[in-house]
Amino acid sequence: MAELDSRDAAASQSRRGRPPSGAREQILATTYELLREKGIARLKTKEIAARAGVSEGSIFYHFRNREGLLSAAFEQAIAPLIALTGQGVGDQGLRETLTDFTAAVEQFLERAVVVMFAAQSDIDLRASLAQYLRGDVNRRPERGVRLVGEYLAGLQESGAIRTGVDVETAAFMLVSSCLFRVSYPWLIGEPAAVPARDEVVDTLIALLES
Amino acid sequence: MAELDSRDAAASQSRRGRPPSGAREQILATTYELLREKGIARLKTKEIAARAGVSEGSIFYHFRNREGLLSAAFEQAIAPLIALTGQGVGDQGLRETLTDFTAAVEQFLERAVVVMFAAQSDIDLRASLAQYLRGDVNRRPERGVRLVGEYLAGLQESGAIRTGVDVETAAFMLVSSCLFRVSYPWLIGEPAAVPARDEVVDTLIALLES
DNA sequence: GTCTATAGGTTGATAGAC
DNA sequence: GTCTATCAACCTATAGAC
Repeated sequence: MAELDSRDAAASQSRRGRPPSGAREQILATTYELLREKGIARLKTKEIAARAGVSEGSIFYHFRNREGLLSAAFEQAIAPLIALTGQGVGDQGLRETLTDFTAAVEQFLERAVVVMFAAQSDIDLRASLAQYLRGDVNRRPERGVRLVGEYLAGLQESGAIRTGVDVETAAFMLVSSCLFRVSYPWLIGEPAAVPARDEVVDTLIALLES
Repeated sequence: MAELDSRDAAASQSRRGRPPSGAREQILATTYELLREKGIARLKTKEIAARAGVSEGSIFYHFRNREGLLSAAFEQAIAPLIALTGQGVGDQGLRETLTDFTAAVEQFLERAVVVMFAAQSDIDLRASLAQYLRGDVNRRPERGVRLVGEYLAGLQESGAIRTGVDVETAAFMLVSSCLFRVSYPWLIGEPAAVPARDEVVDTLIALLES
């Protein structure tokens, strides 16, 4: 499980305010970890506290209640999305650009689907996550699609991609394939038996060029 | 909400065995309904009983426990998948065939994502659903992909589709787009702001023919 | 901020009559 | 098969000391 800790950085950055003891971060990291392992229905504050090495009361001190804890954990897992969509896609040639982008999308989804799925278990969490995602353009799912679509549109203008192809739709299929591939193991409990990233990129390039 | 009831049919088909009173079916239908509305975390046997118009004890008589009830409800929502994959895809011309197929996939997913998501809330339910899906080839997600892939491969052999295109991957992108489109409203709480089915089909055809 | 101890409120599940 | 009544377990959340 990747480390979420920004403790060290935060501690050296600012000397004002309470020095973080790390309990809050530890609780969040453990929450995500257990969420992934057992699912939200088995996520008990008691166990979070035990594994995080804090008291149960500490959880409620930091997050008020269970829902507050979950929302915080959700946000922390979704936040990296901004880094992906905030800046446009680079350009290192069509194939490498698409490959890198899809890899980044999948890396994000690898963490995100855990909370996306978990949020569906409760109408309030569902609404809460939905509102959070709607709140920033860079958090909307279509954002990534548009980014790639615009990149492709640029190539289309410059003649590198043939005209007449709906580049936005092509981008949509690309991102869609990432979601399918990442979701697959959660549903089936086995590695995804679907075409790899490269195959999708290659096939899409065959569509765009040719 | 679509009716799941097969009461009448079952009653007239067989005169042997206990005549179904409909309680079991009613409980299942209500379970799915509440699952969709409020999420699995808010799904209480008490409320199911109330809305289904039966006693709480009746639920445990029919399904042993909560998990049994959920598994049964899951299966009922996933079962229609067989109808989709059991028979191959027809052939009414490329465009119409793909359009019809994607429509059918989405119609299925419209119901299925509810239980697919819900199952992720608990490691046992997750494993249980995964096992169920793995149990029959026609329930595996790659099955639909293969079906379309084979259909396209046939057209490729007959020359209707240009060679050199990875038809399996094309099929994968098609199905992927359905998952994305259907999942979108659950995540964002708004209608999907992504390319429509027809646009995907058209774009894909541009790839395959040309 | 963090801990311990505890209470309050739910909820799944059972027993037994009909 | 269905109901009513009841329970035992569990889990979130709070109070108060340190």
